Amino acid sequence: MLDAIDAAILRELQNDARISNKDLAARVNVAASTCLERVRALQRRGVLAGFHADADPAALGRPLQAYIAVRVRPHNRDVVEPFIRFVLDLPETIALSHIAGADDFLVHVAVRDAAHLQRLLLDGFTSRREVAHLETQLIFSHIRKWDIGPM
Amino acid sequence: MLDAIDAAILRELQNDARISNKDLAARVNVAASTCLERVRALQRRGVLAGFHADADPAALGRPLQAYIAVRVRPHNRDVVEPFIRFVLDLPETIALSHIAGADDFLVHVAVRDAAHLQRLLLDGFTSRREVAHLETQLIFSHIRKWDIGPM
DNA sequence: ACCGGTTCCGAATACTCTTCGGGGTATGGC
DNA sequence: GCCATACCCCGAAGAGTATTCGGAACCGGT
Repeated sequence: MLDAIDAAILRELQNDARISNKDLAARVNVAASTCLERVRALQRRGVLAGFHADADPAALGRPLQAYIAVRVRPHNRDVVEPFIRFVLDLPETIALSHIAGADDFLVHVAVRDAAHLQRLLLDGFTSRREVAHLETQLIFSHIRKWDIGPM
Repeated sequence: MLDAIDAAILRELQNDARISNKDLAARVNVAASTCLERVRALQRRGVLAGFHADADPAALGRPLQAYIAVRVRPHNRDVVEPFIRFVLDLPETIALSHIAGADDFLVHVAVRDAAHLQRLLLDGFTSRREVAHLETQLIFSHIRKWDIGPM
């Protein structure tokens, strides 16, 4: 399903999405035209879902990150879907997970400082009727692995 | 610190890191040469930390994701640093957060299936002496916002 | 108005992307 | 063995893009 060349292409593009096709081809040892077609095939197949610049939240004035675990009651579609939309529309939100367990959602946010986080929690979350419980954990450091490979 | 053009460049590149410089320039209404220089300045300043292809874990045979909350005892440098290296070397790991609270780390993993997750937990984590407590939460869905802006 | 510093632009060259025809190579039928 | 099919790969070349650089425009201070 994914041969050695595809895996190498994936690795290189996860490492640097702006590498030129020519350089990419040289790195994985195929002709540029072949490489281009393989990249497009990976996109068509959905293996390559997109290419994104990685901006540093700290450099954008948001040096503090946190996870907010949220319990939403009642936990049904009519309540959950607007809540998801609300969270994704918050500029503070970086990522949102819908999870199984005591908590229902884990929201990853980046904020200016502790006061900003407090305002977000009080005005943004606890003021909503469906939010039954909140638990916030500060993030000291967050490391994302860019090169995830096939298993 | 970040004018409207920089913000627009950031937005476009977070949306599609492989856009050509010419198209990017057209979108943000500056000359191509200006645009190129601004992108490089953003990289120099560390605002643009990198460009990464986004691979779909499910398409790579890892449709199941989970958070693993870990308590590491004793929580000191000599124990924590090897643990971090261990987690980052796991092919299953997508991201690792060092957090404040009852738990010390939150590990985001993508695995093949429940059996794979179980093996990872038992053989990878609980077999390590410093791992004092584990709590695993399955992820139903994970949405990452690509366009984080300045505040 | 003048200066210094900065930012922006456009033209030109060097380089890259992309298409497409053609040629290998593996597979399976006979 | 021999052919047909399908697949993948390659190189050449025109179209398109990146990058550099000199000069123009702007801005704030005096």
